[in-house]
Amino acid sequence: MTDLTEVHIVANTPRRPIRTVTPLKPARALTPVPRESTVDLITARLRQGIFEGTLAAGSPLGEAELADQLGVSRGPLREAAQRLVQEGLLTTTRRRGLAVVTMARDDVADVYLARRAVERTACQHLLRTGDPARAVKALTRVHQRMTRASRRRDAHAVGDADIEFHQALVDAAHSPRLSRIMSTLLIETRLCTYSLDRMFRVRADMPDSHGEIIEAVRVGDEPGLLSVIDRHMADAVERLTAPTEVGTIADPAPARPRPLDRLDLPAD
Amino acid sequence: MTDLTEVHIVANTPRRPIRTVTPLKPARALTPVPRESTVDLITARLRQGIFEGTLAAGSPLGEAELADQLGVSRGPLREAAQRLVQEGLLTTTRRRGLAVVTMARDDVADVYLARRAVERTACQHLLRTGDPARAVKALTRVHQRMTRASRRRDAHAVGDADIEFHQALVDAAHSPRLSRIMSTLLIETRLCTYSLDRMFRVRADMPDSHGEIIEAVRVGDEPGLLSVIDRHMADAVERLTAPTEVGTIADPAPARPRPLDRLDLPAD
DNA sequence: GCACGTATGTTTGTCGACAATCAGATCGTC
DNA sequence: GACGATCTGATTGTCGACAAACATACGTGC
Repeated sequence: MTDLTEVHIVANTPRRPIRTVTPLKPARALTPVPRESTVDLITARLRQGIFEGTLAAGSPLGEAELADQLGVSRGPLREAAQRLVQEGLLTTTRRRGLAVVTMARDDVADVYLARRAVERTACQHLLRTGDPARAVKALTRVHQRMTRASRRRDAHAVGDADIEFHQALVDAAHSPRLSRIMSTLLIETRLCTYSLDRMFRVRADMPDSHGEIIEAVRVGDEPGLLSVIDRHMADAVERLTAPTEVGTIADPAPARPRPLDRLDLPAD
Repeated sequence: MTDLTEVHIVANTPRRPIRTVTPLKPARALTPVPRESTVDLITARLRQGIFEGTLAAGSPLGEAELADQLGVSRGPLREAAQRLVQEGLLTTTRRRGLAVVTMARDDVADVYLARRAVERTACQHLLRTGDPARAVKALTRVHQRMTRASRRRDAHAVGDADIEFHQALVDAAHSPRLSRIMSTLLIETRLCTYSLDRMFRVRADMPDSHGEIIEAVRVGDEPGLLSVIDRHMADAVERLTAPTEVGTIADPAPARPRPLDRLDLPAD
């Protein structure tokens, strides 16, 4: 269980209550209670399913079956699906229903092009106006977890930590939009892995690159940081696109059998 | 009528049919027919309403009334609304319904931070791997239209052309993700104008900045292009945030009375 | 006069049902 | 035997309806 979905939910929560009046400025004594809607819950669950591979890349989804598994009606399910369509994780074709997107080679390059845009800007903004020391602390924690997972040869945990690392890097810039865009791009990154790199190879040199990022943030070396980011992205594209044979693009290898959990709705 | 919604629809259309098999490679003899769904149409119409200011920033929306205006039921309308929620243009609060987002000062800075990320990367990618000459042609066309509008003192047309210019700039990079992110950011830019700059000031120096961008693209001057972009963004943030008094943030000034048009649905 | 509790109207959230449409299977014809 | 037409089953798109919850207005007690 990764924390990514948590991040997502936070990012999609309305950023402030519907009235903008700020009546007395009570210095934020109490933060508003979250109160997620059902559509939020369904969306998070579907996103988690795509992220974990339970909903395999390219597989068509039946609305009735999904709604039944989640214990809701088709209405809210369809609304949640539209969110994911907008996010680019699902496609919907008229009279043909929903399907998880499949990533082709062009998409890999495009995802990493967008990630480069977001991560570079986030890093610049972090160094110039943020709190690098705090960021270093958070990043180091994820990095250690990643190193441990790598030592265990736990490919899936390494992948989770990798994604968590980059999300934390962008979150450190405290930009709601960059964070939100990043969370989508990271799920798409995961989809690239599912669609293309069916072996889940653990690269021994991957954690080192992250160490360089942390070090560059610590000393405030902006050019160095940006060039590490660039190299990191280029390496990832190389690794994902180069070794794959042409024919075996959409191999649904990592489909784990575990079904989707039911929603924890208030007892009806 | 701006062409932006057109761009939008294209960006949100599934990028390829649901089957990825490419049976015989017939060299794209026929492009697939668009066939937009009703949800697509409603989404585009709502987006257009937000973009034009018909749906004022911060105003709450009643589902029944909106559905009635558009001539559809509440179901498809709610699905379309969820797309815009995911896009960040609408908010939904439990049991309190939909509302158009309002942009505060922090949001202005954030929108332009994200725009800087996208536009810089798009420009780099255009110069390195794209077709700058073709881009110059398209950009010049929009630029001329903008100059004419500026000479007429037509503030709204200038704003439309401005947004079209930046969308064309990013589209020239041929990155589906950057284009899609950009289209959302541009509507948010428009919302910033509605929320903060109620005077719709036409800046005489704005077209010049665009001329510099075109020139930099033409000669392939990457550092110069990036610095023009940076300056352009910084100027915009300055212009939008500086002259506004603190208290008058959410003034719904530009609400034009024109109601939402009905959808052009096939006769039932 | 102010605060609290109560009642009511409106809106949202959710569900079930129906019709239109498409994919696959079956059958017939050349 | 292969190709085409037809049929059928299943699924999607859309709508209307119902119940729950909130906001507003009203009334009562102190």
